[in-house]
Amino acid sequence: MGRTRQAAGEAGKGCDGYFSFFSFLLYFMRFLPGWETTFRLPLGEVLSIIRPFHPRLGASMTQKKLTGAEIRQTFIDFFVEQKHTFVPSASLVPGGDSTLLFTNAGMVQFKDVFLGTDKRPYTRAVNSQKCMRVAGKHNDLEDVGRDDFHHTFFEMLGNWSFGDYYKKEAIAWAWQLLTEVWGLPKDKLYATCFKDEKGTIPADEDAAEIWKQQPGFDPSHVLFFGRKENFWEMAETGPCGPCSEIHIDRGEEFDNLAGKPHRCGVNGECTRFLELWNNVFIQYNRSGPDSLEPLPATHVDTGMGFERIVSVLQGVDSNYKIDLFQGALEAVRALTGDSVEQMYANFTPYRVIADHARAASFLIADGVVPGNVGRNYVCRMIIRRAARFGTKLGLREPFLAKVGEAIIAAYGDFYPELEKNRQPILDNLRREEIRFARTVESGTAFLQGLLDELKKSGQKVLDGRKAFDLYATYGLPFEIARDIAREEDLEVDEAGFRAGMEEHRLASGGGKAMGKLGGEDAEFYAGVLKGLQKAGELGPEGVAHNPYEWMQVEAPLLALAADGELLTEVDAGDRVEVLLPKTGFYVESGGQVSDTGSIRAADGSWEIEVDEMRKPSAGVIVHVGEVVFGHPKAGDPAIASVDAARRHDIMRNHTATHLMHAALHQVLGEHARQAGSLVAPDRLRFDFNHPEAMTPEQIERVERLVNEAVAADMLVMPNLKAREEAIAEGAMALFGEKYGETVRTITIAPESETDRHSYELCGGTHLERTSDVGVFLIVSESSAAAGVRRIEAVTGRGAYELIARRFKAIKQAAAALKSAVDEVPARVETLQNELAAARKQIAAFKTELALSTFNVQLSSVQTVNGVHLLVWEFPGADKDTLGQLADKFREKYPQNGVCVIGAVDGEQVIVMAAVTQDLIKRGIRAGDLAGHVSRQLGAGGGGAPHLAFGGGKDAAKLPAALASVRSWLEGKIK
RNA sequence: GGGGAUGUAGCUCAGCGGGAGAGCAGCGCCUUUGCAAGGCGAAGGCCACGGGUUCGAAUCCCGUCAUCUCCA
Repeated sequence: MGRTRQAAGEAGKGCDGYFSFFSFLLYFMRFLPGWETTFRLPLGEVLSIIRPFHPRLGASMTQKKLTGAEIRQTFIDFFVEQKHTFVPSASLVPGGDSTLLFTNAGMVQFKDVFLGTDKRPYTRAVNSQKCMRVAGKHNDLEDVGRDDFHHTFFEMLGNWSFGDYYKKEAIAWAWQLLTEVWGLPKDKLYATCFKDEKGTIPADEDAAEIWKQQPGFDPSHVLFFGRKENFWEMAETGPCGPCSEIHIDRGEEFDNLAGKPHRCGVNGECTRFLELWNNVFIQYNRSGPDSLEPLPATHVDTGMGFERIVSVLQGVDSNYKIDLFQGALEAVRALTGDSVEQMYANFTPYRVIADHARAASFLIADGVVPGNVGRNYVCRMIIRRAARFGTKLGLREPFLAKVGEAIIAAYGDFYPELEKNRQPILDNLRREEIRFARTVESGTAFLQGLLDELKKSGQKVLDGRKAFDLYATYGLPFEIARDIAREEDLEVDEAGFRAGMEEHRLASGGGKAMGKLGGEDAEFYAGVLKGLQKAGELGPEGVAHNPYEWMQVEAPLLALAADGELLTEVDAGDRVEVLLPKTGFYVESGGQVSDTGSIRAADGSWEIEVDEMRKPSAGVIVHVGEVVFGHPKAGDPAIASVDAARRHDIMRNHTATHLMHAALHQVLGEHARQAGSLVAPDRLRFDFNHPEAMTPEQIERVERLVNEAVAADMLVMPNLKAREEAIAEGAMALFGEKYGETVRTITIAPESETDRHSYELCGGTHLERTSDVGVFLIVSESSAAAGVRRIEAVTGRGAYELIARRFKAIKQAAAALKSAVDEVPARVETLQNELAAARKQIAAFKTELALSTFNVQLSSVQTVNGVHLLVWEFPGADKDTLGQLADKFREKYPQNGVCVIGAVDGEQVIVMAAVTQDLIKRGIRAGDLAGHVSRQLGAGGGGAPHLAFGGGKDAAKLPAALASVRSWLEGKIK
């Protein structure tokens, strides 16, 4: 436990903490006999005693206290000493689990171990897991920061037993760590155990008994609770069991409901009693609502909220007052100029900002950048909410990057991904704040319009639905809308807003984005595997798999199955799942698609075409396909062959993907990390983080760099090594991927591994030399999500096809242009310019011609009751020309003029009517006139009073229609 | 995945069934000038793309794409 007892002389480093050893001492003194009567102080006074020793208030601090980092480390060290393997925190993005938005508990990365579909080289594990809880009944984003205990992001300390130790050890260690290592007072700790209120599941007397045996444990502190508190289930079915929680009584001064009637006790309502640690004992498998079966192997899964235990050990009344948050809070305080007292008096915005800046920093470090879908959207909302609370503190300029710096400083040592991604974190925070400011600005403009209308109508309350529309459409949050309204002495109807939100939620809920859950037949195949292992047909590792070397294997059909049933024989046309003792077929992983191929009888009597590969359970790989001919029977000797040409195309695309990843880093920077990948035979698709569209030059450079790497004929070398080692060497690991302890790395290098061109963790199949890629061509660069760009590219055969097709097109173009291929672009440009000029000229000529003809026509103007009337049919005139003629007419007859011109342009008949301003006042409108004429042509017409158009398809009726203008006018003038 | 909004001159936008506009920037000329500026003029547009409705679509309808935004 050397780390916990740091020498006084080293206290300088400890100064980033908030509370001194003195406060630590004070806290525990409270548990001493007689404390309550002799030295009882409310928290505020305790703080005032402590404050002189606060490092930032100037007092020298020479004494030692336990920092958050040290608490985390003592936990890990303690269990490592008990032969646990330290497993680093998994990414916040759960690998291979589409049902989960974020890793939300320590056991997420071990879920498959409990389910039996994954195996680990260790049976005891300890870690501190990064978790996010942003939605659900326990945590609504809007509530985080309003109290002292909720977080979006938090750490979960945990120790695990996979079929190894059980209750006895787990409880003893928990007790030892809490009381001996961390020194918590034994008489203040309580343990809860399970007792079924329905009486159908046996009570956990074992755990209760073990608790009573712990040294110094008060036997009366064992309490029993029912299913809600003390029975843990992963899902409707699957592993489950009773759990035992450890609670602490912090004393009356932590009772936030003191004086009010409430349930004050373990699992009560106030904050005096806190749950510290949950130990889950997995001993059953639930196969239905009423059926529990004992598991052959029992497991332990524990979880202790890190921030909470730190707050208890540091003796503070808020998770946000632990040392790890102080840097972030200070960063905000430096900007607002608040004193510590002022900050505590208005703590909510500070808490929100500290929490959200931390969550966003960790998210971005794990590749979740602000965006408008899925996880990225959550990241955006968190940043925007922090920014919103910043404005409550008067912070107008982007400020979160400063808080992010503090977070990186506090957590970077234990979570190196923060330090490694410093720049992307700070950039993304800042960029998102700016983006938010922009949407708020435009939303505010719309809101102002609504408020002005409201004031005009003399009302005081803005319709909540309108406010919601503003939110849904322009992203203007309710609170901001309300604040702005209040500045003008107006209100926003909140109930209406909520109603609008609810409607919107229902309207949007229709499209479920749930992937298929999978795992339905996990149990079936686990059973099949066990049977085959028992019969000696499969080894302990299950199906042997080597997609790197075995393009063709000879083996008997171990099992045939369909719809979760074993079959002995199948017929042509049947869809069937085939289990072989070994296979070289690649199973989709890391973006590379599964292999296809065939399984044939050794004697040629039947064949199955394989089009899908599955891994339903640990150690089981099945080929899925259709029987082409014959009657395959279980046990038949067979030959399984991967479609080699297709596989080769895939390998070209996979190696090219690595080369492109490296080229993107070179051209765009380190932030351009993989965010998704598809490696198919005909193309590759690669998503990566990048805030803006690539320029054509950048795309060209990437393409060129990849082709240069291809031409350099570099070696592609796979290697197996320990994950830690590979990562320490700088191998690129991907987020959302699950890696075992031993990983496969792919090095692309000219000669030796020391001069690497590319180095990634990758389980995919690759070429031996880069030159085998052939040609690499980028087909498109587009947006996949905000902040994520997508490149599609082709190689080898696909690239040849593309080149051939493009080349043919350009040759045809060159031939048509009667120019050399290289001169096509220049030639096209010249032609375009010439065409534009010619068009302009033609238009000018047409107008000129029309005007000169029209000039002649102007002499034939009739006079109807003193009004100048020109009715004319002008073949071939278009609309533009007619408009100009109208101008010409009004130039000549600025008053008392009516002009109607009909034109036949192809099949189209156009009628234009123009009237001078003075006649409009007398009720003669061009629109009416155009309508009158057009109706006779079987169509409508209309327009402005001074100029209108109409038309029709029947040219033969035009003369008669035009002739009717005179009488129409006579009727109007009277 | 679903709902809403927006794509018009280099930029910011107006127009929202009848002849494509404004401000700013850029260009030319003029005036003025310590700096700033002012005046005049010309240029600049497949009104995102593809269908449809209509005599007529930037404008209405449908689809596609892109951007913004909300809900999952």
